[in-house]
Amino acid sequence: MGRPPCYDEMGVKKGPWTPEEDKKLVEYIQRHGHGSWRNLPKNAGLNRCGKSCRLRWTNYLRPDVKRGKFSEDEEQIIIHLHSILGNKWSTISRRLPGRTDNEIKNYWNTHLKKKLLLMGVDPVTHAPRTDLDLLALLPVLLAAATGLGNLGSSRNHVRGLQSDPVHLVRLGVLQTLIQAMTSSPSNAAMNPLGSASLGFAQLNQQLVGLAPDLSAVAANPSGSSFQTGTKTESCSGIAVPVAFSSCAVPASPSTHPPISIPQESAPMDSPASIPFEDWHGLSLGESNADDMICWKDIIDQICWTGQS
DNA sequence: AATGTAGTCAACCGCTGGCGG
DNA sequence: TCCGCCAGCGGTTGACTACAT
Repeated sequence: MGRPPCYDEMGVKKGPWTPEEDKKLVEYIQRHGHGSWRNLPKNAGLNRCGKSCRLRWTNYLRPDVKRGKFSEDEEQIIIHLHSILGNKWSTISRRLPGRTDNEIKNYWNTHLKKKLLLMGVDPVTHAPRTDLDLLALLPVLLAAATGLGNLGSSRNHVRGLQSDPVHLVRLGVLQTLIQAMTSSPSNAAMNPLGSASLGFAQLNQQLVGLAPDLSAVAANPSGSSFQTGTKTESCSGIAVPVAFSSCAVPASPSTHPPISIPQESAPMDSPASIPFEDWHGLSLGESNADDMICWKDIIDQICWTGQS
């Protein structure tokens, strides 16, 4: 079964663990504790290096390791903590009992990263994406919206969206994107839409009309009313996910705010924490029909009013 | 049914920082 | 202060699996 065991130059076994090896390791640790990992393999009769034993125990054999799918709550905690801590997987894992740093790291790389990308959030900076990847996402969004056919948009419906924080945030993202496309010379140069950016400038104007609160932010990205570093933003009294409210100036990967790590002891509902219920509604990838209708309505509305 | 491709995740590798001599 | 040892951490790899063609 499976691949054959491989050995390093010292004759120490590498690769997947067998049930026999697992049994030896578990029995030894239950009886003696792990003590020095370096000496453990010899004492336990394992032909492995101590590092490998430690990894196997902490990531797989430890009795308190919780296995199986991550819950919504866990996802939200991971996203939130990652927005504060960056790739400090072990620190994040301490806030999630039963989850290992390795498991969280894998889950982030395989699931959550993509999820955030689809939400228009840079998974590194947790800021709205204004790069070309996001530009590539726009046609997907538009296509998804148009794919639903004519659903009879109404101005009232669109106006109603203005009172919905989730949609306001979405408008903000779209607006930020469009501003990036129309205002930045470098982006304009790279803009695959070419002269269409003129039309996007108009689109932006329409968005300003649809989401006046956000337009104020967009006009002042460095944001006196939006404290970009402190994550205590609100949008007309509405709690806004920090990634969006920090508007338009994504930090570089190395610019995660320096964390004084007693953050660990910071309560989850501290000012830095985000009401993550709001995030669910932001996912473009999992949008339900209603979401699509709203977006189509918005886009229809923009197109119609833009033409008139 | 066979093959190709993408996704998942256990395990490894190399680096870093803490600690003791 | 320097040096070596060690545990822990984060990035990466690659075997395995599921799904698509």
